Formats: sequence, structure tokens, C-alpha cells
Amino acid sequence: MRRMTYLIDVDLLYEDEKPASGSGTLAPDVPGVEAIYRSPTPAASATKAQYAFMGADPTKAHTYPPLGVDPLIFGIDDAPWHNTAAPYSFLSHTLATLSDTRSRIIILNTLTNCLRVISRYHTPSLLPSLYLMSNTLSPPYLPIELGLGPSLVSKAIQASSGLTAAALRQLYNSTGDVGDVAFQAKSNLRTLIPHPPLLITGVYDALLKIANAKGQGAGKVKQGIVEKLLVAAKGEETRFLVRTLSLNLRVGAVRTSILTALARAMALTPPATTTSPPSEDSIYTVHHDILAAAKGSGTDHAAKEVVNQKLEKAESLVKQVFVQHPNYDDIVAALLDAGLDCLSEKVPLAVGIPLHPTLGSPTRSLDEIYERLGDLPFAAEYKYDGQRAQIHCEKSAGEVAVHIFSRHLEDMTTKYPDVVALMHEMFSHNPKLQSCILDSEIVAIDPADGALKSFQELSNRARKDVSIADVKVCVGIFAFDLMYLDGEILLEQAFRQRRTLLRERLPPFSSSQPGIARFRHVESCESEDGREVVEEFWMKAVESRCEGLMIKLLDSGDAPEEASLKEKEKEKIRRKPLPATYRPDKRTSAWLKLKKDYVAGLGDSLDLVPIGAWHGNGRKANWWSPVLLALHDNNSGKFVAVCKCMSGFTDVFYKAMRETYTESSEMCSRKNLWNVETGGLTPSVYFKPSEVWEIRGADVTLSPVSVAAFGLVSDSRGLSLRFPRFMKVRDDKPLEQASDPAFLAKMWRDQQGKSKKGADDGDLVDVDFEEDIIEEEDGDE
DNA sequence: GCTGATGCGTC
DNA sequence: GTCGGAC
DNA sequence: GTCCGACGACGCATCAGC
Repeated sequence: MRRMTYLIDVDLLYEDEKPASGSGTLAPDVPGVEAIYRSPTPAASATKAQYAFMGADPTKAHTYPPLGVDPLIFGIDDAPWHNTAAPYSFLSHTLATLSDTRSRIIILNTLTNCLRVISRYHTPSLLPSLYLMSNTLSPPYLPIELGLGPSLVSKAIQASSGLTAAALRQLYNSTGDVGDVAFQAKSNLRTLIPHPPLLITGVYDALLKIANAKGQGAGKVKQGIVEKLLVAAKGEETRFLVRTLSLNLRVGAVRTSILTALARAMALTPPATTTSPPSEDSIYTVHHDILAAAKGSGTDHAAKEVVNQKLEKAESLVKQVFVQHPNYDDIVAALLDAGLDCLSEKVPLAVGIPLHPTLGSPTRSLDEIYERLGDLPFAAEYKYDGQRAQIHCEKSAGEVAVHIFSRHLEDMTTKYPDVVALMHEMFSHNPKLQSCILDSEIVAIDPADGALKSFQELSNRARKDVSIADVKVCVGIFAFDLMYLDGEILLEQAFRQRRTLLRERLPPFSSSQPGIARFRHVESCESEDGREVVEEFWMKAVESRCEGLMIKLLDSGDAPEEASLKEKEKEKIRRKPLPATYRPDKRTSAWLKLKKDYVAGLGDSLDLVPIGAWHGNGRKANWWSPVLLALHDNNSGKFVAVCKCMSGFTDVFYKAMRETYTESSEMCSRKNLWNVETGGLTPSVYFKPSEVWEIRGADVTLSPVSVAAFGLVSDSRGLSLRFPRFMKVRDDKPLEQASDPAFLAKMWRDQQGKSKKGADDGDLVDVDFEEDIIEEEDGDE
């Protein structure tokens, strides 16, 4: 009913301001955006079939073949589109297919077939397709960002659909997806002048132009490009275009799936652009005859086995190359030029290009660690609470080039000029050093005594184009691995060797200049010293300002067998090899992390009351998520919000919550009926305070938005919780026994006391003293 | 030139 | 960062 | 075991709007 109203509005709008020329209500023309519209042939030649697919009802007509089928069966011999350039509708068709399934197999088939078609019929679209599939614009270490947020996208949807912000908001609350909102808004529109089809290359170029719009008026320029894209988009295109623009593609395929598919596509359908065809004995390429045999009547198991082996080899090759050199531009260029066989040589690990760091998987206790590793020797290292840093250094003609990359491979060299200077000093102090790539944690420290400071203090550092003189927060580098040294790649060596090399060739170093970073190795101990030593080390780590321990195998070995198995069963089970190499592609989490807040009794735990919530997104679209949680102030009797929480709930729990707090019931209202204090947060709905939940977090943080414990610890800030997650319902606790502000304030003080020598006398810590420090830091600017 | 909102990175 | 769900 | 996507607190950088 309401929708009818919109339809009329929209029609009226278009009567008056028909955007036949792309202007009207739309932003002024943006130079260079014609590429979006450009079609290799005049628009008039677009076939009926294409428009059938792109019509308002995309479920009715599909000109594209189903992509989810086994790639061996999939017929790639008919071009699915009629122009030479690949239309964006083909990609949105692919993404729609992905969205319809959760089956990994179908997802991989779909991606593989899509990439085969594109590389066969329009190789220039291959690279942009990979970026659009992975919802990225460039390698992560290049500073290219869309700079579009929900508000700008929403404005653009308003402008191109005629719907009001409130109408869009309501659509959004019910679907939990901006793409769906745009799709529905657009489906109410009748465009009189058909636009030429969007092209994959055109969409990607438009995204780059959005990213390149900088300076004053950039918002308008970005919005203008978005509106043009939206006007040109048809059917499913709109949905995925908007998801792309919101950086929330959500089709169940990210890095690994895309790399796997790219490898399979290249193996099955080698590009015709290579300077020479793949050799007959290529271990990757699936040649015609074997492919024909494998896809035959389905009985040639030998041929299928050969195909599978080749595909597996290709996948592992592409993944390995990518984790060591995460750049689709380079990989696609190499593939198109020389195919899979030369990929490794053409796209090598290189100093100056970040590799994917090895990650740690969580562990609940030291017992669990010993269970998983048995008696294999390991090193236990402090896990510092700072920022991961991969440091690249290379000497060339006497100059040392330094690059520093973050955990997600962003280039943060200009954030740490003090680290760069230190590396220069280290290299000149040690003239034999030529090059290195090392893995480390950068931690805020007290420049006087090197005492560790908190993560929150580190995060106060400036981030861009910092000069050494401006550095306000001193840091220490705590190195723990060495992946490359003097021209030699060390990834295949055992951690024991890499660690020894690190210690010998890059010893601890302090600059002669004040304020410059210091270079240290992480504190560590070894399992060979005995379990008691490790236990003690773990306690020491917890008492220091560390999150806990990282556990790393020193030598490659085999996982221990389960003691409970009988001898016969043991023989059947293949022992799982545990590598001590630096190979993040082999195991996504090769190291084990033991953090204090995973361990029962060690983390911070609070009893909080749910007092409100927001509408969930995506798979949580029909549930309350996140939920707003509050302390109970014993003095005022009021509930005071501390933080939002969305982690730790099961689907069953969400459903139950939806029942308990039914919208517009006596338990749930859009108004603040129960007079709760929410500070800077405004939930979509308020809950009647009625139960207590146990919530765990890693740390208490000083918060600019929270008003919990406001005034107890700082005059300008409240307290909140880092990494909050739901543990369980406390049926046994009445509301009045929920945690109160004083309790939270005490938790914060205890946490501060821990790091300060002599300040651990609990209640004797002077609140005013702490407060002074904070206000001083606050008002320093 | 300043302030607040927004984007996007860190954990 | 955390977590749960699906395969 | 692996992959994916729901989202947490926080703070600097940037740009809109005054």
C-alpha cells in the first residue's frame, strides 16, 4: 500500500525531471564517467535478450547459463554475451548465483565458470572482475579507498529513486541489506530511456574515480558517480552494485574461494594471450584430451583423477603466490602473459611487498596446548598488546629503503618515522646487513624506562606523514620472526632456525637519539625448559601488560595421537604433520595464542542488563543485533549503558530474544519508556530491563561515548568494554545485583595498577591522581 | 578557521 | 578483535 | 578444520557546513 504511494511519487518526479541526459536531479556530469556508459557497439544494437534479463523482474528471464554446474560439464563454447566487452550483468548474475547457495562446491563452480568465460571472451575484464568479486579496488598496500559511507550511498539512492530517507530506512530495517533496499527502490521506477549496459571494466573504472575524488566537494563528485551508476543499473545489477559500494558484498566468497576459482579457471581454460601455449607436460594445465576424457560418460576415473590432481596443484600454486605477493594486477598480468607454469618466477616474494602474516588460533589453556603439541618442542612468547608490523628493509647503493606494513597489509611507513630511522641506524651499525623482512609487534613504551604502555595509548599516535619531531608516543619494536635475510627467503626454514638467525643477525638495539624507537626481541621461553618454567612464564606474561602467550612449534613434526585410541585405530589415522615453517597458506592459523581473557577466571567478567537493541543485518536481519547492555546504578536505581554486544549469541538465543522482546510489546518500545541512560548511543528500540547476562571482555576502556561510571574515573569520559561477548544468562541474579558503576571503575583501576610498579595496592590507588594523568593527556593538544 | 559527522583503520 | 554456523 | 560474515570499542584523517 505504502509502496504504491512511492510509485506515484517516483513517476511524478520523472515526469518533471526525466534524467534522459543523466542530469536533472542528478549531480553535474563528472569528467570521464562516460566510460560507464560506453558500449562497444551502439546501445541500439543491444539485443532483446539482454534487455529481457535486465528488465525490472530479473527472475523471469536469464540469458546466462547456470554457472553452478561442475566446470567439467560446463559448456564454455558459446559466448554468453554479444559484444566483445564483458557486461556487468554477467558478473551480477554470478554474484546472484553465489548468494543463492551456501554450498562451497557450488560457490567454487560458479566462480570458476565465471572466470573461465571472462578470460576466454574478454581478458581485459579479468582483473576488474577479480577486484569486484573480492570487493576491493587495489592491493591492500596501496592507499586507494572508496570514501563512501552508508549516508552517501543512501543519498544517492534517494536521488535516483525518489524515495525519502525514511522510506529507505524502513526498507533497510526489514531487509537488513542496502543492496536489497536499492533493488526495491529501483524496481518501483520506470526508466523511459534504456541505458546501454554497464560493463565490468566501466564499473571498476567508476569505482576508481570515486576513490580518486579528493578534497572539497569530493562528496558531491562521489555521489554523482554513484547516481550515474544507479541510473544505469538494471535488475540484479542494482543490488550488487550497491553492496559493492557499501563494501559489503556478502556472497560467501572471499579470498580463498576466489583464488581457488582463479587457479581452476586458468588450469581448465588457459588464456589465449600467453606468448606460448602451456607445454604438453605442464603439471597444472588440463589439456583438451584429458578434459574430454574426464567429462565423458563419467566412467573414466583415471582421467578425473588426473584433472583433480592438476587442479589441486594449480590451487596451491596460486594461493601460495598470492599470500607471498598479494597483488592481483601482477598475478593476472603474469597469468595472461605466461600462464600458470611461470607464475612463481614472475610473481615472487619481494622486499617492499608485504606477505600475509601467520596468525594464531585461540587456545583455552596450557593443558590444551600440551594436548595439541604433545612433546614437540615449542617456544612460548609474550603476546604484546600493540600493533603488528612487518618491516621490510633493503640496502641499495648505500641507501636503505624501509617499508612497514600492518597486519592487513596496509602501508604504514609514514606512521612510524621513528621506526624507519631506527632501522637506518641498525643497518649502518651493521654494514654486513643487506636486506630483511621481519615480523614484530610495535608497542607504546615509556621512553624513560621502556615500560610497556597500553594499546589505547598507542592508538593516540598520528597516522599520516608523521615527522620524527612530532612523535608523541614512543614505541618499542618487539621482533619475533625473520622471513627474509640478505636475499634469502626463510619461509621454508623451521622456526628454530629463523629465530636463531633473528637473534644473531638482528640483536637488540637502542638508538643514540632520544625518542627513537627501540629494537628488542619478544620475551620467550622454551618448552624444553620444562612445563613448570612455561607455567611460570605464562603467569609472568599475564602480570605484565601482555595479552598472554603465543606458542610456536620450533621444528616441524607430527601431531600427537590421541591417547584414548587403541593401537589398531592409531595405525589407521594418518598423523597430521605440524609445520614450523612460515607458510600461512598451509594452515590459516599456524600458531597458538593463549590470551588471558580466554581463560576462565582471568578475564574481566560483568553482569549486565539488556536495555535496548538495533535491527540486525544480513543473516541476522530478523533479529535484535547488537544488544545494548547496562550497569545498574545502586544509588539512582537507573540503568546505564556500557557497550553494545553481538558476539556469543546462538541462533536459538536470537530467536528466543525476538520472542521475549517483541517489538511494540510491553517488553520493547521505540521510546525510552524505562528511563535508561544511554549516553552517546541511541538504540532502535528499548527493552524493559528484566534479566541479567554474564558478559566478558578483554579490557575496560576509557570511552568518549559511554556514560557508564562517568565521573568516577574521569570527568570527561565513561568506561566501556573491549571485545565484549555474551557468556550466559544469570537466572540466579536479580536486576539489583547487576554490576554497578563502582564495580566497573574498580576493574579499570585494577587494570591500570597492574602495569605500574608499586601501584598495585588495590583500593589505595588515588583516583584523583589517575584522573589528573588522563585529563592531562586529553588536553595535551 | 573551527566543529561535528563520517570513513576506515587498529585491536 | 570476538563468535557461531555451514560445509 | 576451514571459511565466512555477523558485529564490538576506539581514534585519527578528512570533508561538509558553518
